[in-house]
Amino acid sequence: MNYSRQREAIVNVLKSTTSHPSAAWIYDRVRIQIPNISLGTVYRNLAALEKEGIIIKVPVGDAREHFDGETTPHSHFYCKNCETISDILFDPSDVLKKAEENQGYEVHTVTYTLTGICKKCLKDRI
Amino acid sequence: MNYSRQREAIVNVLKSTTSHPSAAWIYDRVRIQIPNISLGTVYRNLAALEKEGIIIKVPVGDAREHFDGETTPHSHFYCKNCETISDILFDPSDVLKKAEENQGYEVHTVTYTLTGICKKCLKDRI
DNA sequence: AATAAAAGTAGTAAAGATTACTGATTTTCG
DNA sequence: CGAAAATCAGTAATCTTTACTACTTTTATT
Repeated sequence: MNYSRQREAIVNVLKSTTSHPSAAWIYDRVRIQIPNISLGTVYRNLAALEKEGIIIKVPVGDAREHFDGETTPHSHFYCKNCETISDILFDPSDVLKKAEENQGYEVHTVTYTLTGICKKCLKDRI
Repeated sequence: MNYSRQREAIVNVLKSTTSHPSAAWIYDRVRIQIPNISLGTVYRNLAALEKEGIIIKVPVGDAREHFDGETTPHSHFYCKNCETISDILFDPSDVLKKAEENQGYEVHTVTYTLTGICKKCLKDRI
C-alpha cells in the first residue's frame, strides 16, 4: 500500500470523529482540505483501509455503509429516530473466541448492534 | 394495520427462509405468487412489518437492507467472501437489559454481528 | 537525480438500492 | 351496501456504490 495524500486525509477525518460517518459525510469533510478529491477515491480508500484493518465498518442496517476509525473492541447503538450511531462500552471479544473455537469461522470483527430509541429522543418525546 | 394479500405473501416468504434476504430477493420470490406485485409494495411492507416487530432487520454493513422473519434473540455471521449471512446461536438478550438499565436507551433489538470468513470459504481456500 | 513500473487519482458514467408520488383498487366497518 | 381509510401498481426520482479511463504520483532502482 503506497502513500497518498488523499488516503492520509481520509484517515485523519475518520480518526478525529466519533460519529461513525458514511462515505458522503467523509467526502464533504475531506473536500475542505482537498477540494478536488473525487468521491470514487473516498470509496476506494475506505475499502482498502477496511481490508487492512486500519478502520472498520459499522453494521447498522440502514442501507448505507458507516465507518469507524476506532478499532478497539466496542459496540454500537443505532437510534431509529434520529439515525445517530453511538458507541457503547460493551466489549464483545469473548464472543470472537467462542465463534472461532466452536464454530470454525475466521472472525475479523465482532460488535453488538443495538437498535431502538436513544436517550435524547426519548426525552424529546418523539 | 389492515390486511393485504401482498403483505401476507411477503411475510410467508420471509418466514420460510433462513437466508436473511434483501428486498430484491423477496420481490423475486413473491412475484411467483403475485406476478404484478410492485417493488415499492415490498419495500413499504417490509418497513411496516419491521416497525410492528413482526420481522427484524439484520445489520451487516453491506449497504443493503437484509430482513429476518425469526425474531427470537440470536446473532449473525456475515462472510466477507461469499456475502452469506448465517445465524449463530449466541443469545445477546442480557446485553439488552444492561443497556436499558445502565444507559437509558429504549432497546428494540440486539444482535452480535460477526464478520469474517465462513467455514465453507475457508475450506475452499479463497 | 533520472526513470520506468506500479499504485493511485479525478472525472464521469453506469449500476444498484431505496424512496416518493399518483390515480386506481381493496379493506374495514357502520 | 357505501363511504372513509388503507393499500396498491406503476413510474419517476433520488441516493449510494461501483466501474472505467486517461492522467499523475509514488516507489524502487540505477
